[in-house]
Amino acid sequence: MGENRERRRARRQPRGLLRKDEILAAAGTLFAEVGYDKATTNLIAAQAGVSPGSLYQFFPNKEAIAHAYAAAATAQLQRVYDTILSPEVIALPLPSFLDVFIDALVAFNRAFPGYLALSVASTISSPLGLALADLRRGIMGRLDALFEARWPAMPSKERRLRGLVSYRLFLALLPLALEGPEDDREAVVGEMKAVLFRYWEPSTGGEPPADMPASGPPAPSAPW
Amino acid sequence: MGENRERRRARRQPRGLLRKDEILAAAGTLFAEVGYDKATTNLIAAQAGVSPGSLYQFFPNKEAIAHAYAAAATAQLQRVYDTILSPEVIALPLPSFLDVFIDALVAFNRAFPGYLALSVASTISSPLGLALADLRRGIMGRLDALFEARWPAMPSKERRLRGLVSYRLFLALLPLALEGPEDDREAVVGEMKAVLFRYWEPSTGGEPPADMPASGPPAPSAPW
Amino acid sequence: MGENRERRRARRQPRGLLRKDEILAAAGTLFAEVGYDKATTNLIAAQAGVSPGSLYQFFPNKEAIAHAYAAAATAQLQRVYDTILSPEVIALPLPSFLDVFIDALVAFNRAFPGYLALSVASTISSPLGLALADLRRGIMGRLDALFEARWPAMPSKERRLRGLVSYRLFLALLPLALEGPEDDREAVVGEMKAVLFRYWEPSTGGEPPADMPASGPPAPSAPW
Amino acid sequence: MGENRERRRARRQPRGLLRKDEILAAAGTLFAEVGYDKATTNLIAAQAGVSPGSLYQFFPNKEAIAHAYAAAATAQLQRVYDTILSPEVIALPLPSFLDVFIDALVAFNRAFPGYLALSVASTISSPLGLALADLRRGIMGRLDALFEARWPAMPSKERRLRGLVSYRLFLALLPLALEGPEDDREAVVGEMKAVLFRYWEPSTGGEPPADMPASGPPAPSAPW
DNA sequence: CATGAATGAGGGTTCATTCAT
DNA sequence: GATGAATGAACCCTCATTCAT
Repeated sequence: MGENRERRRARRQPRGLLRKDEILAAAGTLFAEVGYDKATTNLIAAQAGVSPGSLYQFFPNKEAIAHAYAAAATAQLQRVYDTILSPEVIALPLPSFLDVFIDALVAFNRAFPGYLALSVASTISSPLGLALADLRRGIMGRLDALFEARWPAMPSKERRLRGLVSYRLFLALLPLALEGPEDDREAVVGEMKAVLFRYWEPSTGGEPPADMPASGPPAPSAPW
Repeated sequence: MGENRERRRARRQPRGLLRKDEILAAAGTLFAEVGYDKATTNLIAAQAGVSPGSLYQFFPNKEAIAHAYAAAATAQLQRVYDTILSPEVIALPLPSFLDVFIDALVAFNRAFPGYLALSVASTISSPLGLALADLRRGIMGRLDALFEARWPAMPSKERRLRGLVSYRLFLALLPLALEGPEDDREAVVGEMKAVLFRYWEPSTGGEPPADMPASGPPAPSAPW
Repeated sequence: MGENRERRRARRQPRGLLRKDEILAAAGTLFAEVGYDKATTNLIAAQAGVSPGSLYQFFPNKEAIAHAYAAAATAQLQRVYDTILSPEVIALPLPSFLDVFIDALVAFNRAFPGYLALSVASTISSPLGLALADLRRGIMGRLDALFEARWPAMPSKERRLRGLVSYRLFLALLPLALEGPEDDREAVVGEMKAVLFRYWEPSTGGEPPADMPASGPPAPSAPW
Repeated sequence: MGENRERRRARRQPRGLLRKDEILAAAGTLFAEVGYDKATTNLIAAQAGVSPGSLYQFFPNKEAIAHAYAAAATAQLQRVYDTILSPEVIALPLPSFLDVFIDALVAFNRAFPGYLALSVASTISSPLGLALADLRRGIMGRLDALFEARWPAMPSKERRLRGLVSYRLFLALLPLALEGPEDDREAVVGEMKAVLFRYWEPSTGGEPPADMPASGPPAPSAPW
């Protein structure tokens, strides 16, 4: 029987995802399109091409779907971070680092479209209970580690605040970076990098990331 | 008798308006705490200390409550902008301007805690949805005018992008500035100012707003 | 106090009806216009120019209003019957009798517009409980007496059936006789008389009531 | 497996349709018993032996239930008319024709007990309301055609009036023909035929329909 | 395991009725 | 008595969840 399952998995993998993953993919798409609350279980089941009842063979309830989706996203994010936060990347100049960092995160969010919806849902209220708190905690920890690696002298309290703020800033611009015409999306990604670069490195007037738009106007003649 | 009725009405009218305001306040609190959708009319009524049916003596339906709340908020916001965007304030150095600007907007959002939730709520049906879109457009227009006054040389397209991005950044940090311990909230307000200051004036190393925390760590020895 | 009430009644009567009667009149109008169910107590109160609470000073509940209205109508109907069913009228030839009878009943229904609505409401279901059964019973008794006077040889069972059927026929055409252009209404009243005349006097080919239209076409050449 | 699904669907489809019919039957019964407005969805569901939510698997809302019921009734009525109004039946002597006509319509209304309630219901909102108006118009058209076939010399205006009046008369007696002890119902059906026969053929003293009771009393000695 | 009809608690809303003023 | 804001049960409908097949 175990062998049977193995074989089935082996056969299924090529022509698609496993049932569970199909459901999660459907859920992610719907979370992104209509939000967590409006993504009814029937809608998710239909999108996944299964019956409503089948959902509950894999997940005990709707929140568990979100939880599993968040977990899958977190796992993937883990892999992204493993790449991004390698010593070599961390050692890059900040503009280059941001290029890599932001591009990777935007790409990740394109692959997990529901991640943003869940994050924002939990921003407003707490429909998913602790599931998303976990998710956020994981991300915050990563950012914290990143900051520690980059700015070892920074006090931990401040580091945490900056991490939280940075996370929010990123989320704030992410929707603009995922929808709309390609040109606009690229411009927004540039602004994301600019915002974070300037937020992280306030005292330098140095080069922004390569594809960062020259967003600063000539400084007005403010005397300060 | 006519006089009697007059007096009674005089005493009643305020009571009716008071109730209306109580309901709106309750709604605002709940919008902020659980979001528009989860703020059930029964919940709002309970929070306002009235029965479910009483709501409908003042508002024809749930959406109308949100609408009235948004309208009251918008009216107040208008007044805030009238103060903030006076020629004298606009002429202030950017740090001082941001002090006034952000403090006023944060205070406004503290007074109208549900305003943010409504601004973000995507699941509101068309009539109110459109009203909120208008409202957003109004804010964007204000920001655009502000930028134009401050940086007349900036191309309008860029100005609009920056306005949109700034609006999003502000919204993203706002929840952090409204909840949690007082110390943390203040710290976040400082970060808000820092983020916008640096985003708006990237090429100056000048003084950040007065109460802005020294959020920049000593620049790491990045060569750029 | 009793004297006081007397005086008030005396003073009020000239410029309108008593409060109770005003409410009943309002109820009757609304019963006719929107039906018993849709005539909300608030609507009745508003139409009567009193507050919702005042209604309940005169009537214990909505059904009691209908009951009282029906009672008032019945009392008036009683008076109508007292006139109609006088020996002289009963002795009239049937066409003349029907002229008097139908015209009086149509006039009565014009004065008590809600009577029909209540009668029909109770035709469909029994929202008013026994109130309207009483009303119907009273009418049926009258019709029965009428038939007995006119056709003393008719068995009582048949008499009752004919009374019931006649009552229904009358009600069926009444709405048409009360609304629409004057010409149409008159035509309908004519048809009412024709229907009843022919139903009551099947074996005579004699004169229909004076204003009865010549509704019968030349008999087709049916051989029977 | 495909075969399996085929078979299962084959078994299921009827079940779904069965449920739909059960719900419609329950609705029809309740429409007849308490009227459209008082026939709550919970009541209909209970009568059909299902849960409130189940109704909505088959019908989008309460009005749709009435609509479907009316549609089913109309379809059946159409078939009834196709039979009744065949040239052979129309050519029958009036008493025989009325036998067929009334018996068929009464049988139809026994099979669709809610049809009458819907026809009379004035409180139904527009979409269904209009559908029912159409339906009434259809019936009136049928009656008009019937009269034209039978009495070609009759002016069209009078024909329409007689159609309308006849329709009302029929509806007025129908409840009596559907409820109560069997004997009474039969007697009422007899009266229906008598009423219409005499209304339609006033100048003939010929035979009434076969089972028509000898409802006319010996003519009183009225000289006209 | 899959199915999808069935469930029923809960949401927004109405309205007959009550009660503090 | 009069007022009208307040009440809350009940309506129509949705949707997360269950279960017979």
